[in-house]
Amino acid sequence: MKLSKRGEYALRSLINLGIAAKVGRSLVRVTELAKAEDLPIKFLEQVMQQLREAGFVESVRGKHGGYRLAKASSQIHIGQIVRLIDGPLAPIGCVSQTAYAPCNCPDEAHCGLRMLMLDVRNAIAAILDRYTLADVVEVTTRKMVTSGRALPYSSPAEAPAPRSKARTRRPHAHTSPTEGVIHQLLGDYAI
Amino acid sequence: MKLSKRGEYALRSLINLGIAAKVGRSLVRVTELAKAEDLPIKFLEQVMQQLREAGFVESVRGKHGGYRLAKASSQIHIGQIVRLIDGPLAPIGCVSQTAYAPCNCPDEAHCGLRMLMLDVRNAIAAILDRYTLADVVEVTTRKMVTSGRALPYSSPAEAPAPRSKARTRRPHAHTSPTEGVIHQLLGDYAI
DNA sequence: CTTAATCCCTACTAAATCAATGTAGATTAG
DNA sequence: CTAATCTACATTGATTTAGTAGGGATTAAG
Repeated sequence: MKLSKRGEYALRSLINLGIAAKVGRSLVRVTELAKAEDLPIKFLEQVMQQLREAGFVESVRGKHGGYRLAKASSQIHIGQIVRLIDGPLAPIGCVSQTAYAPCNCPDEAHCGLRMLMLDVRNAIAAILDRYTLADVVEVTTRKMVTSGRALPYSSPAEAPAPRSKARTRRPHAHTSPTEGVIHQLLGDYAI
Repeated sequence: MKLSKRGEYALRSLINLGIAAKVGRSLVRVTELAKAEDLPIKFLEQVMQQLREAGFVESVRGKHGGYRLAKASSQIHIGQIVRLIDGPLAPIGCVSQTAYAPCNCPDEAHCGLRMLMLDVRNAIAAILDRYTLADVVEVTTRKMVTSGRALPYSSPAEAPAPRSKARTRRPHAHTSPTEGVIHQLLGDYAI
């Protein structure tokens, strides 16, 4: 049930771009993104292209160029990214909602394996399609703040200082069927 | 988040062996298993070897040989099989319970991605480690019975006729955090 | 004892995927 | 003009996947 390196790098970079956006930094270079997570630059360049072509990030070329999110991080669902990079969430094609393919079992209706894998698919999708980049960024930055470390991408020049940002997220109060770590952390208002 | 063909074949074959066991058939040949699901024989032989070496099935050699489950199907958890064939359930190594490997992120404690993937891992494991081969067999055979089709492996010679088998499964009453299709079907007592 | 059916074992391979790397071009700021 | 940056495309090496091939060992039955 692996996430590819490509997918991991994409998500890590998007999280970094999300932090940058939150902190008022308008552009981040690939080299910065690569250094921040220790990723191979040329490989990451490819990944960023893919994210740009899919409309998740936009770029500015030339000197002082870089990447930024193309939409609000709350509009980018993790499932979208994983599907883009790694394909369907479903363990087998015959339970995929976005890329169904019949399996070779004689009769899908009697296939217990299929039903089990449908449950798995739904469990995965329930998480990855529920949470957004904003959620992951929130958890990451909150953790950083509580442990007293400065957020990266504190804009050196052009930033209007991160205004303390009135709560924008829905509260995740009793809204969740899958109550995992992320849910707990987002619910924890005592920063 | 793919399950490999190898893994799929292993599970399909185990389900067939589970049905065979339930129906009183003591041995099933690889060729039968392959034909039942239309799988490549020689490839399936390899898979069966792997299942045997891991102790999930046992074999009888020679003419009239074949395979059977090495333990009760209720003692075989799906997660065990998937881990055996396809490796850890976790999408990334740093959230694996059975094969942890550090990721290259600077600090795991501040890694929102890691927490999200931990939730995914837990969601997958909650299903695959909860349900057993017996559950999947139960769902499969029940579906077959309700739609009036005969169960395969009706033993031609050596079987003592499937006694109607007093309910052996725990009822899955309010025991489940992940209530998916399988849970619903197992809870449905009106066969 | 011979034969046929079966599992057991090892090796091989073709194709796909993964994870990069390399080279050169286009664009922009200064 | 030059340096910094994204863009595009080609190539590569390693690994994994999904098989195929060929025989060897064991057993039942005649």
